[in-house]
Amino acid sequence: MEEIALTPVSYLVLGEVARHGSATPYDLKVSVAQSVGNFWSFPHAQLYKEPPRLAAAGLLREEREETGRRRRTFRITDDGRRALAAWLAAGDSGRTELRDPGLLKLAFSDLGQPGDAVRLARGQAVAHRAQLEVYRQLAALPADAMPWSLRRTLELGLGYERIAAEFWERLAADPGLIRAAAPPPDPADA
Amino acid sequence: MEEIALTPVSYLVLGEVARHGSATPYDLKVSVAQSVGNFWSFPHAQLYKEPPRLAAAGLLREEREETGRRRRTFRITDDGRRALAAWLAAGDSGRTELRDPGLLKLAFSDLGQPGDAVRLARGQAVAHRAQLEVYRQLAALPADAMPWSLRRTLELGLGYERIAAEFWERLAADPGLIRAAAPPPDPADA
DNA sequence: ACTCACACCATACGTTTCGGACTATAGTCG
DNA sequence: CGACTATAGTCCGAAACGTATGGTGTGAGT
Repeated sequence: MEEIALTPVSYLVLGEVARHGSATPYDLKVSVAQSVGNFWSFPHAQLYKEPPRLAAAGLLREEREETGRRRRTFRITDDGRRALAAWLAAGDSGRTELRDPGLLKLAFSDLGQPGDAVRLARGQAVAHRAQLEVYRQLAALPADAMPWSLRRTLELGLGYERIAAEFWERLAADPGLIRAAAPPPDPADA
Repeated sequence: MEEIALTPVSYLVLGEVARHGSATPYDLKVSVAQSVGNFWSFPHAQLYKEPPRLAAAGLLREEREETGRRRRTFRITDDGRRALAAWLAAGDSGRTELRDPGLLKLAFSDLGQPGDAVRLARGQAVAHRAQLEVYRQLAALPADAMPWSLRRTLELGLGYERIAAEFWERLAADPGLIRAAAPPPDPADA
């Protein structure tokens, strides 16, 4: 029963296991991909590493098939439930992190050709429309397909994507929003 | 002149140096913190590691003070400008990554006490209002305080924060959006 | 003029994460 | 039955993380 530090992914796993009663890492991978994975990105390999780690700390219980694929199935323990409840009850929540390559590129678009920004905007508009559609499909599912809490997050996701799609479309359509390249205020230089 | 892989942070540094003509890592740290850092998070130590790396690849030129703090000042080279231009011209842009601890917690709120979600929502509302205000201050700066491209990104940031603030406020105010805790193996749901 | 305190600036470093390549097992279809 | 595809799981070197920590300039107070 080791002491371990619990990261957001730890709670994600605890929560997901608690919700489904039991889960294999692959189950997690699949279910996370279209729910909570949309606003907490991380490599799927984590879902194979984290549960055994939580099991070692006594927060999950592990059962392993003795045959074939030797799947590992995890269930939450009372300690795990307590840890999850404590996290949920804590008001804080840490700083949110965003990494949007499109926005990054846009930020420096003044250093490129005017056409660059337009092309970027068109691409981003398509991408965000697509994601918006994904969310729409999920939101169209019957009420009992997901817990209310997950549906709420979906609503914010929908809001984000709608704003983003409109933003990039406006940018792609209105040349006035994109100006000519401005050379850096630097005379002597390589 | 080594071959190196260029990451988003590489372009961020190239762009920032190109824009200002020259910069020390600290200059970058300060200017990034209130501009592009808002949608591309990373630890500031990177800004001390990346420029020398780019210099080794011939994309930046380094000058170091011989005295006192021995500050390193970087300027972009023609190769650097070419690399930056190529990146700006490329339509793609990589997958956007989001890590929002608040949204993560909300997603699992059905496993906690009803009060948890309300408390969370209140905290998030305050945090997003604050960030919204930061953006508003930046947006109120005179037109020549930042390039048009950066202003555009600010507008999307403003949009995101407004949506988020409204979302969390609605959640905090309307108990109907938050239901009682639902035990996992329960098929009946509202 | 001195010095003390604080803000500014810079980097080192142990730990964790990244992310993709790779392997293995199960199911399916001709 | 054999070949192909989808499912499921693992590995590992490279890169990023993020904080602790230690210099350096400056100016306020005496």
